[in-house]
Amino acid sequence: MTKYDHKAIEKKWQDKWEKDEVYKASDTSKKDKKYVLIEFPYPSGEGLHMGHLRPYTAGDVYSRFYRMQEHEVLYPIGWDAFGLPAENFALKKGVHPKISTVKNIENAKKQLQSWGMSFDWSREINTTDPEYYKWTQWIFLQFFKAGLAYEATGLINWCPKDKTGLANEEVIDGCCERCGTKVEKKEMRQWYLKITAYAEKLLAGLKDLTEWPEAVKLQQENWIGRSEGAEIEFPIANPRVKRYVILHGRASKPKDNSYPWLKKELEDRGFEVEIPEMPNPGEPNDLEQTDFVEKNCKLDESTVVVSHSFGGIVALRLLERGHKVHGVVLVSTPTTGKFLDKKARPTVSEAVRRGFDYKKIRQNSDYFKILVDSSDTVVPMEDGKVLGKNLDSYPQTVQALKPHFQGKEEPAILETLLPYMKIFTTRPDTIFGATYMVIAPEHPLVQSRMSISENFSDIAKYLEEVKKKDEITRTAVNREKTGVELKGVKAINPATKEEIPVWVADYALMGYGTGAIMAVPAHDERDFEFAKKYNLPIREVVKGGELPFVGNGKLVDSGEYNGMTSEEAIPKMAKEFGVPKVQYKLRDWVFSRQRYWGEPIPIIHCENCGVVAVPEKDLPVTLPEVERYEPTGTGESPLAAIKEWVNVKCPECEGPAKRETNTMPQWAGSSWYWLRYTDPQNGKELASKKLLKRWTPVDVYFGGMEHTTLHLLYSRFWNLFLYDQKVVTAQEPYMKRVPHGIVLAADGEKMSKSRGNVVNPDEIVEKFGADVLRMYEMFLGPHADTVSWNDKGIMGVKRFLDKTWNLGQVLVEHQVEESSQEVLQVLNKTIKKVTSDIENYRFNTAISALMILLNAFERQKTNISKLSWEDFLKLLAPLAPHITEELWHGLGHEGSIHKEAWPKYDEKFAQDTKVIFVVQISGRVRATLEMDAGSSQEDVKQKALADENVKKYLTDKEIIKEIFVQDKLINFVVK
RNA sequence: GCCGCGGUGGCGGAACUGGCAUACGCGCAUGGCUUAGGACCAUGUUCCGAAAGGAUUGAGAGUUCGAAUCUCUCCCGCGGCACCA
Repeated sequence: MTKYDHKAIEKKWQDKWEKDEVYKASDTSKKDKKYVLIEFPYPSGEGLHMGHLRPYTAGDVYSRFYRMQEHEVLYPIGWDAFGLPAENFALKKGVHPKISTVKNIENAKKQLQSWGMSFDWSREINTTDPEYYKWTQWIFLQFFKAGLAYEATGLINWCPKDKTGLANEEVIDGCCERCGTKVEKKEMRQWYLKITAYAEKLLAGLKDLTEWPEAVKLQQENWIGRSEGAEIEFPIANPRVKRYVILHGRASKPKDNSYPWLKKELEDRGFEVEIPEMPNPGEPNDLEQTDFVEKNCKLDESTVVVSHSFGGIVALRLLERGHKVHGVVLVSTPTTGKFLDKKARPTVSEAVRRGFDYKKIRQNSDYFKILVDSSDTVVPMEDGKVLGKNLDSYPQTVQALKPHFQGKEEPAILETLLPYMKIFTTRPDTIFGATYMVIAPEHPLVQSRMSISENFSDIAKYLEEVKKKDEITRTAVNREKTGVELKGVKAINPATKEEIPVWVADYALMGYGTGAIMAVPAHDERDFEFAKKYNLPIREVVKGGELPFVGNGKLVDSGEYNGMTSEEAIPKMAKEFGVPKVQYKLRDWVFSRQRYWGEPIPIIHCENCGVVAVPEKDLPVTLPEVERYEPTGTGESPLAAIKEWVNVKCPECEGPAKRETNTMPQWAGSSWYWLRYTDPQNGKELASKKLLKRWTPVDVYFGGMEHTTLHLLYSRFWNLFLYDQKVVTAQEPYMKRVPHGIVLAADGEKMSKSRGNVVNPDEIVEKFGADVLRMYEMFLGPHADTVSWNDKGIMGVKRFLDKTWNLGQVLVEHQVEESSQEVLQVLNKTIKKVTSDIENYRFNTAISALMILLNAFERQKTNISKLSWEDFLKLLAPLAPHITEELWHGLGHEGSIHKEAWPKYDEKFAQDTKVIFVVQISGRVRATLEMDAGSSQEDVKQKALADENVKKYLTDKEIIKEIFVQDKLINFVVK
């Protein structure tokens, strides 16, 4: 008997399969399609490991099974090859990432083939191929055009080791997801993808994904973090202000623009309002108008002067002349005499030319507020900056409803005049219990209110302290809360009309909601803790339990709402005091990286035109060759150093411009790759509609839990967007998600080089062969469970395949025409079980069923027909493709076993003819009976009562009840 | 703290909608074959007990003729989120 030579046989068939293109997916066949996907690997220098093998084998078994079930199966593979390791390797060894990537891919491909994976290699893709990332960039441009890719400066997560910014999703426990380094906060200009615009769709889509595991859906749901509540404005009181004087601009009158609206809003709140009608508005003279205001208006320390455009010059002149006021609000004030519309306004320019005595002006008002419109068409933003510098104030940039603040209503102005804190709460029913306010240290209001608070230095000190803390210590749960009161600043509770104190405390987070909260210490644990520490009033407004009671109950001390339940009151009070609002925890996706080895972001910055998209015809923007890959660490990508690449002509005005030098994150290429597999060579579109329709959505996606709120969320986002853009045909990308457990080392620890417990799959293949490795990997435990590798355990599978081989040698020669009844019965049951097990990803039990079948075969060696043996080989083929192919050919077949039809079972044999009956007496097993299947209750009862042991237990007892389960059991309940 | 998943022999794990708990495999034991073997074959292997018999699915209660499976309370382990208002 020949021994099974796994090395020679496995190699032989791998070569043959490749040559014959056995696993190529046809775009045109009439069979039902099945798109099976695995997460394509990153080709690292270390090669592929056990973590890859598990899902890939599962996908492979599943694919092979469906090919035999008459499906056209697409099981593709590619390389997610951008990313830091290749770049870090380049840094260390000086090898260009392109070169090391090619080498690593070659090696990984060899590994995959040695594992007998049935991928369709003709569709192999590589995210670093310009023909591929051309489309990654193209998709980015679609986001940009839709306003969903934007640039902003903000505090982002920064990994000091990888020297790059990170997305929220890439920060695990305050550490970098890649390297584990503590993440810092850094203020940077970054590209963002507006994933928050899709929060609702991402959430709603989950409901349709009925074949996704609940755990995966829940995790995404929690990550998106939807909560319903209300946004409520708390006015900030300033008792020193009694009156407003509004100075209109050039070519304007008190009834123009938003003045009437403003006047009414202010008067409604009990303020005195004056809007003098200025002389000669068409050709305004600042000195003449200043004289006019001096004569006609009352200006004192309870007055706030509000000015629009030219009126600002008049306002400044008034202070220059020594008028003391409480505050000055300057809206779109011209200070340079230059205008965006290039029109000449000689009287304005002349007024500006006279200059201002800013020192004097500064002394005559407690504060200056400078409002700048980002969409202004007249006064350049530059003018606001000049003003800010001279008045020691930060210009506040907002977008006016109509350019140059010319709308009939301009809420931004009102907001400046009547500062208020906007808060978000899920419990508007507790508003009567809001006894103080908390704002985050980064809140803009802190900056603007600090100057008028009485304890400026305390606050400044606190802000310094907060700045020093890193994110982890700041958000640690059990940390004692700290804060400082903004003394002299009071908010007004819109429900009770009481003035309540305002605190700056870092338990309010700028990143969520509005960065400010109403604190209800009686009904919020955090507020309770804070109130206790700082002796703030605690007022119970919902009855229900011990304070802080946070649940639902009956309202008390809440005016007309007394007696209502929280549930009833929440929607009503949300509407009365604010507006209902939905909040998400999801943040926009920080999409730029300050590294070399990634897709260049296809954007050009022009001095005149601003941010301009690279025209689609110029794609791809290829990565240039560089000498040095070092990240600069300053927040600039290494690309910035390549002048010839960076400096370009603006595609719009042809003026001098610069390329965006940040690259895309690792997740970009994988956010759409499954689409490309359907049409990998297409040069005109990312994939044709026809082929997308043929193959997508993916039917089954095998992958890890660790990608749930990363790749899986990102790629759903991209797909939903591309669906809205009518680029793809399926709304959701993956119909079914099958997660797998981690493979731990024998010691129950994670496999790692430093622990020295790594099991290298290639060594196992060398020693036992791919079939043994694949089967053992599947046999370790349920596919979704974490399992531990066991060196000894693998021998069980090896013995099974050895026995299969040996029996195969015997069965080539002596066979019977018809298998015995026992063989047929076990075989048919096994077909049934293996079929449903593979359909349901229960590979471990499928294997044990095959073991049982083989054991039966060994007992019945001489009673096995050729057909029965062939059925066994077919059942085993998806799991052990090589040995079964060899045995199949040994039986004289020409074609591949993997193209054979899956065995069908005969229900007649799959069912037992004899069944074992359990005889219970009051629920305890007292005997077992062998009966014909389908025996009647009466027959079973007769036989049971005849049993000696049963008789023994029935003596002196009365049967009061009889329970009969067909083919299973009979139970006598006795007294 | 919140959310989710799980706890079955010495070990990995079976048990479909409540119906013989411990399939299959590892390990172990005994015997055989063998110069030898992480080889092969046979038998046994949840625990207590010589046996009859009894106990047993993290602990405790409940529903039921009958519970690993359903309900409640608690304990332990794993994963996710984490001052999210």
